This record gives sequence, structure tokens and C-alpha cells, in this order.
Amino acid sequence: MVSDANGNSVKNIKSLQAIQTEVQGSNRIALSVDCVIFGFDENKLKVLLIRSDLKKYQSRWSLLGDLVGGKEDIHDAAYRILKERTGLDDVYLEQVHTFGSVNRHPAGRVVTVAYCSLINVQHHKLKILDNELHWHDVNSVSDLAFDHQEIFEACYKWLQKRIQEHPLGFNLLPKKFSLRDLQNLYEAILNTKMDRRNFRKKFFSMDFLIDIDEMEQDVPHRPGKLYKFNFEKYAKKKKKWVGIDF
Amino acid sequence: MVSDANGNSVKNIKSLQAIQTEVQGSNRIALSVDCVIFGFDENKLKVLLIRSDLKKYQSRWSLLGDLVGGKEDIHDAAYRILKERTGLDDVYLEQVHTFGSVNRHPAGRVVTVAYCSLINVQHHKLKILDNELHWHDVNSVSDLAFDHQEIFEACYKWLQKRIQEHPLGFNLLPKKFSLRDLQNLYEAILNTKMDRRNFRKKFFSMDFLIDIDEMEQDVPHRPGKLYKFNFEKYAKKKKKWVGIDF
DNA sequence: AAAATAATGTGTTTATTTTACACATTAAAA
DNA sequence: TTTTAATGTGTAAAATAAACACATTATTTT
Repeated sequence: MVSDANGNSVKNIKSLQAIQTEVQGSNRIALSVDCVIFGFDENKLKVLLIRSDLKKYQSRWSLLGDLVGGKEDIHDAAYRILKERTGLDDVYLEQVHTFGSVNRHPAGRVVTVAYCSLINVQHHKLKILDNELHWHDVNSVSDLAFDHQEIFEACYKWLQKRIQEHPLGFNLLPKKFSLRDLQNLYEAILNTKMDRRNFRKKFFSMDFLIDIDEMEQDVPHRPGKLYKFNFEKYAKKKKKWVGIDF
Repeated sequence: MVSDANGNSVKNIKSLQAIQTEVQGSNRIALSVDCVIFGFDENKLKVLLIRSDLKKYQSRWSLLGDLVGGKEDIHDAAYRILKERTGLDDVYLEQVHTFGSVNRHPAGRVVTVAYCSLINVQHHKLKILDNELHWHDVNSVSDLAFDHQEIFEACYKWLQKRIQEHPLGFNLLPKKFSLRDLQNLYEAILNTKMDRRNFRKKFFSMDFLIDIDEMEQDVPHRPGKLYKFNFEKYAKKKKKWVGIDF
């Protein structure tokens, strides 16, 4: 037992070198990132899956993932995976949860950090070179490889909750969108029907939609007005105090 | 390029062994768990900190953490750390976020998973053997070691949001509590004042408080009624649909 | 060209929830 | 016994959310 400058007894003081030895010790772990990539197309919420690169699982679909480099920020790793595997750049990305069961991966101990990614399918020209990558309707995703079903479901639930509190849904839409587009998006994600008039009222009252004075083109019905989301104004907004409710 | 049973071309098929080689390869990473342990004492929200075991940082406080074992579930690791370092068992624990900046730790690459823990200070007899462990008022936490200030703040914000939507606050209180206790807890965590009458009305209308027909003892004023939280009833509750609001 | 269709755009009314606020009651302290 | 400082209950007003109807516009059909 040693004492510090104030005379307090302090246990277990370690040198930097001792800690370095521990950190470089035998129980280091493979760390991966898995991305749950959502898209919105033909009024359906989709998720981008890839055929498992593991032979044993080749008939199963899996999330896009890869090991994190020893000198790579996990967030950078998520961006890298998206870029490498899909060609997509500049997409919305947020960490959701880390899955660390011992036997979650057949190849050994791999802890994985799950990220949720939202992309605008129309804008980003996805390079689906072969049958490796495929957009799946979220309602028909089942039997994914490894524990990816669990990860997918956690991210989907996360998205359903998150989209009601934050304006991230706009990352799934074109820059210019109609209120019908927006409502279709919310209805697809939340898997519910909403009253059109109350939905409009709600969004107009939040006052983040910019009327760009343009109309829809080439629609088989009366064209609706187009809007942009005012991200700048939202960023300046001071967060409200919600209420206790559970 | 190979083809699968359906004649689809499939790239990058790997054997299990090939993946195992990757997983056991050179870029494995030290993984740690850091616990932000909250307690509620004398109507103040507290956080349990420990003097950094790293000599260089010995004047600074840090979170309780340790490396995750190679064959240890990360959740189990969080429980182990709590048990080893504080003697506490059977506490509320939830994962919050994973921090993976390359240079976040001076001893080398360490990715850490942050957990939020809530304990009842009265019930659990904490073994604070020496000056290593100390309860700090959350409002006076500053200048923690490593990136622990950032982790602490993320967990505190998480708690403030979470407590409004889930009944986890009861883990900070004794089993039997008065409505005044409960309001003091919410006011301390959210750092705000609430109307006493509306606070009561809100909780009574949620209908999860069990009136156990007991009164406070040894209080220097008119004793209030004591309640328990009905966790069973809450578990059965089907989750409501909130509304869009951001 | 006219009529029918199917969408957009704009309210109002009602119900529910939240906020603001006042007074009687009880036990301890003076 | 009086005073004090809490607890416990209720009501009115305001804000928000839900339910609902009709006129307008462009397209499609007749």
C-alpha cells in the first residue's frame, strides 16, 4: 500500500507500462462493425443485405460488416464498410448497440458494434454488381446469418422510436419531397396508418418545412407541393422538456 | 468467381477456417467496460468514482472499468466489475454506448463499452475500504481521467432521457418510498422543479404505485404514505404509441 | 368537351392531456 | 395550546391531440 501526496492510501497504482502490458495481453478480442442499412423505395422500408461470405452460411443473408482495424476508429470503420461494399458515401450513420455474447460468431470471439444507416435510394446510385447485395422488404426479413436477425430487429425498433423524436427520416427521402411522401415514410416505418390532415397539421406546426414553391412532376394525379427540411433551423432549436410517461 | 446452387455468381466465399484466421489475426483489440454508477443520497444524484489506477493519472478520478475477458460476455464483464470493485450484486445495469476513438486511452488501443448502473445506496452496503472509491455529486464532476468525462456526460444525458420513459428510477430508491422521495429523485436527475400536485396526479394516473398502507417513520414533519412500484403490472403493459415530436 | 375520378389543401369540433393554482388536514415543533 | 411545515385533494384554464367534412385541382374517362 502506498500513499499519495495527500497522505491517502491508494491501492493498485500501476505504471503506464504495466497497463500497456495488460492491454497488449492475451485477451484481446476481434471487434467488428455491422451496418443495418435502411432505404425507402416504392413506399416500402427496405434493408440492404448481403449474402454471407461464410461458406457454411451461404444460403443466408447477413448484414454488411467487417472487422475494425487496429488503428481505426469504430465510426470510421462503419463509414469504410459502407463505402467499400456499396460505393455509398456521405450517408447518415449512428451507433445503436454493441453485441458481445461469447458465442455469437462461429469463427470465434467477435464483439460487434451495430450501426444504423439511412440512405436515399433514389439519389445514391448503389452499385449492386452481382447478386451479393439485395434490398429486402423489412417485413420479410427472417433467418439471417449468425445473430444478425437479433441485431436487425434491435436496429429496426431503434429506428421506429428514433424517427418520432428526431428528424432523421429525411435522410431516406429526396431533398425535395411532398407531404404525402413524408407520411408514406412514417407509415412504412411505424407500420401504421395516420390521419392525413392531422399529420400535415403536426408537421406544419413544428415549422421546419420550407415551402420551395415547386410542385410534383409526372404524378398521375393532382400534384402536391414540394418541401425541404430546414436542418439549420432544427439545429438551433433548444430541446424541449418532455414529460414523464411510461 | 464461383456460383451458388441457383447459378448466381457469388464473390468472396470464405471457408470457416479463413474467417477464423482473420478473427485471430493481428488487429485484435483490447476491449473494456466502464460503469457509470449512479446513486441517490440526501436528495442528491451521485456518481461513484475511483482514483485512476494509472500512476500518471493518480490525481484524477475515473469510472470503474476493466478489460473484458476473452471468453467473457460484455454484460457479464460489467457485472463482474461491479461485484469485484464495490461488492455490489444484483444491481440495475444497462448498456449505453461504445467509445472507440483510436487514442482515447494512453496505454494503447482500447475500445470501451459504457454501462449505466443504478444502485440503492441505502440498501447496498458499499464497501468503501479506503479512499479509492468515492461518491461524487454529479454537478461537481469534472476533469475525469482519459475520456471518462465524455462517457460520464453521455450516460448522465442518457439517464435524464431514459428516466422519463422507463421506470428505472426506482432502482435508486428503497423498495418503499414516499411520493416526496420520488419527486426529489426526478428533480435531482432532471435538475428542475416540478409542481407537487401535478407530479402526484401523473404518477397516480399511470397506476403503477401500490399503496402499502404504511407511513414514513421518524420524519420531522407529517409522515407521508409509502408506496411500492408494481414492476409486474408494468411488465404486462403494452407499449403505447407515442407521437411525432421533435 | 364534359363528366367522373382521385388526389391535394384547409378547416372545425370534440376529447384528452397538461398546466396553473388554493385550501383543508395532519403531525411535529414551539 | 398555538404555530409551523409538511401531506393530501380538487378545480379551472390552456394546450394538445383526435375525429371528422368539404371545396379545389389536375388527370382520366366517357
